Amino acid sequence: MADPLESDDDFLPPAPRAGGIAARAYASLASNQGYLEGLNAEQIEAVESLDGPVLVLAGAGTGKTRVLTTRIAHILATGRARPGDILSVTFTNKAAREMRHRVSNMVGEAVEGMPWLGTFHSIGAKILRRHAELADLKSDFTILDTDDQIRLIKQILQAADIDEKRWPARLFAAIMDGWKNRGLSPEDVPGGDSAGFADGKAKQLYVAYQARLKTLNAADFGDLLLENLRIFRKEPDVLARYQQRFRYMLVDEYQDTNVAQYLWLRLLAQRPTVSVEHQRANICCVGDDDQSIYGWRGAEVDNILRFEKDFPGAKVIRLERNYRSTGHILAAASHLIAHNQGRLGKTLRTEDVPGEKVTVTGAWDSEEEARTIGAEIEDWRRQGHRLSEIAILVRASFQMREFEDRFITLGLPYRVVGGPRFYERAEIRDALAYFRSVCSVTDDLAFERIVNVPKRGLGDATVQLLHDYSRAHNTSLQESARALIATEELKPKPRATIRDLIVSFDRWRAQLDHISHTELAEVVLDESGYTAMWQNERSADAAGRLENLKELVRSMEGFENMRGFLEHIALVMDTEGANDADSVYLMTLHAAKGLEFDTVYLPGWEEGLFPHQRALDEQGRSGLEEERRLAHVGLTRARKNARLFFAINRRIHGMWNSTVPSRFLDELPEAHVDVTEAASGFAEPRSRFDRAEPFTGSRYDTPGWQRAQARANGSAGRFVKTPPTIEAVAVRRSTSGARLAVGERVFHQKFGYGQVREVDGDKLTVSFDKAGEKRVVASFVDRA
DNA sequence: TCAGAATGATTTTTT
DNA sequence: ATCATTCTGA
Repeated sequence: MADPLESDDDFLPPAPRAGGIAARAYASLASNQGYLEGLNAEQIEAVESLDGPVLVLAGAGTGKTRVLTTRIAHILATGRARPGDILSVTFTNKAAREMRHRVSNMVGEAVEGMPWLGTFHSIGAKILRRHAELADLKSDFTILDTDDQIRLIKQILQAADIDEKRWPARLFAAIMDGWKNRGLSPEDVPGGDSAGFADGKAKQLYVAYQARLKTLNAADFGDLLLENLRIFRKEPDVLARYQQRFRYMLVDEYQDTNVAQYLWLRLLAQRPTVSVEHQRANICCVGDDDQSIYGWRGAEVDNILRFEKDFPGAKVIRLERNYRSTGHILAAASHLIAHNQGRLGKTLRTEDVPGEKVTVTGAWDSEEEARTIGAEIEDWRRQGHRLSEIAILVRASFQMREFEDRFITLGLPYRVVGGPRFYERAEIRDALAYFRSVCSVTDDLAFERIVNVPKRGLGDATVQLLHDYSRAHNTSLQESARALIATEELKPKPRATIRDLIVSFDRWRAQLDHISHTELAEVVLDESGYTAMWQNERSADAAGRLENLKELVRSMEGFENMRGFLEHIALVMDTEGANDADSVYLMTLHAAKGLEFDTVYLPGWEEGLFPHQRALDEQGRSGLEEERRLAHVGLTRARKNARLFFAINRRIHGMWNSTVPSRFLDELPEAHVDVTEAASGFAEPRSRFDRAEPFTGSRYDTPGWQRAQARANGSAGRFVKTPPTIEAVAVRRSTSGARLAVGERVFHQKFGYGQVREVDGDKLTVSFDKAGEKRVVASFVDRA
């Protein structure tokens, strides 16, 4: 077999060719002179510092993407490298797409030839496919997504006779993910790390899982990088080729890299050559330590903090000029983030007008919060503002619900960003499983998924039989099925059903090369009865699911054939659905990174929710700092208006709890913040929590901060049971500790009058005259 | 084998 | 409260 490196077009010798891509790019740029125009001095420096390692610390809104794309254009324009010599990695497909788009705008068609611009995973997959045999895989290995992974783990756990109740597959998936994120192959896992799961069996389970992946000819997301690392270490020749190939490396969002990604980059950036000019890699990492918000999934802020040590002689360039937000917003964000220790330190500044102050508004409860924000947005709309310039950024997705409810009643169009991904939906995954089963007889996970979808009467017993046969004969499930229908092993009914199914698959497979893949997709979905299954389902979302299936088939059009479609789908299948309608954005703070809006609403700034209790409990100070960075990200999304909210009462898991305003509110600079009232005149006397609003600047002696401290030091209980606070005392009025008894008449601020039905510690079940039966906290009702 | 009942968990999310 | 998953009985 030919050496995959040599046999590939991307690895042509790097000699410049007249009329080649680089030359064309250069010509296009020369005529389109001045791609540096409009950049400030630091940005230009970042673009032009091509030799040796460079770290660009790019604060929010400082033109980070612009620098990256211009830098690529500059490398091409100066003829330093051809598009195929540049490695350019991002985290998300969206970012990669954006970058590709912007570079091609700058350079013309030339970037069509940038084969190494992509996500860590897509590039890892590309490299792994070239050297699959070095990882005991075939080059057409399947990429398992989380869903497949979990199902596979369940099988492994079952085989190892491990109680899934006590040791959930999800937990093991997370543990293994953690290892892979840290670049640990089974043999590297420290013994101690194994202890936390299934009585120390974790490590051997990891071994079993990896072995199973190999037999399935599959890799999970973590493997895409981990196997790269193994190959690079095992085969210095292979590594050396890539090191030579990637003359220039660019990394986006460097603060989000995990250990595996870091090691991957470091290996590729190593320059073992003796020649001085080649000793330092031309690697340019762009990031912002203040926007590192993915520590919980393995990102190592340390990577960026350590950059200068890792790459001696690295040039560090700070982009501090913010082009997005007005003065007050920027000041508030900067002041807030300054409370973090362990940062590289940047001072964002703007030449923009001061603009509107950041506002903080207290609401009685989360419903009032939603009502107020809804009303305000209606105002914006009435004033002629576009809804798509408004975003609501929440800490946790459960907060979205109330906003959705409110928007539906108001008739305000909104769109949720993030949420369940298109390809994660059951109907899409089912359809894909069908396609995978057609294309690959050996894709057991796919076959198993749809063998009884729609219901065919093939239950666990039958599937188990197939599995047993597969194990005994070392065959795939489909092959086993084929063998078993020739025997008497199966009862007549399932036997006939399986035979029909196998016949169908044979028929579809025969059509693979004869009809278009989109046609085949429709045929498969129809003849399998899958479409009919949803048509017969009367539930509300059935129509939407059918619509999704159509969308899926439509999205296949852009691919050569079914296999080509499937190969890409695991890595790059996100829907940027055409959303033309002018609508309010609703998303989590995490999903908002990298976006910007004129007006940003930030509800739920309460202790326990934001900062989230769990981040505090599990990560301590670093957890708090990450939450603060999240707050910083939220604020810096806003161009003109940032509106913060907190609610005194919030329902958590169906129960009303009192809350304490977030310590982050106390950390805002008073001079840049206005405290306002909830605008949705729900007649609650405002005085009650006026006093609860201690905006005395960013000192650490404010009541709110002390409360927060007291809480942090005290009980580990989450949300509930705050020590008596000023506003809570004010709110409680007359109950003053007296225990309520069943049958008493009570009054609740929110639900009105009612009768106590049950007492359970500090929780009451009250039958309210108007609102019906509710569980409430005792301190929130008064004796009527 | 399947539907309905009980059980349990519930931050953030990409690939 | 709500949702998803697992269990149990027909």
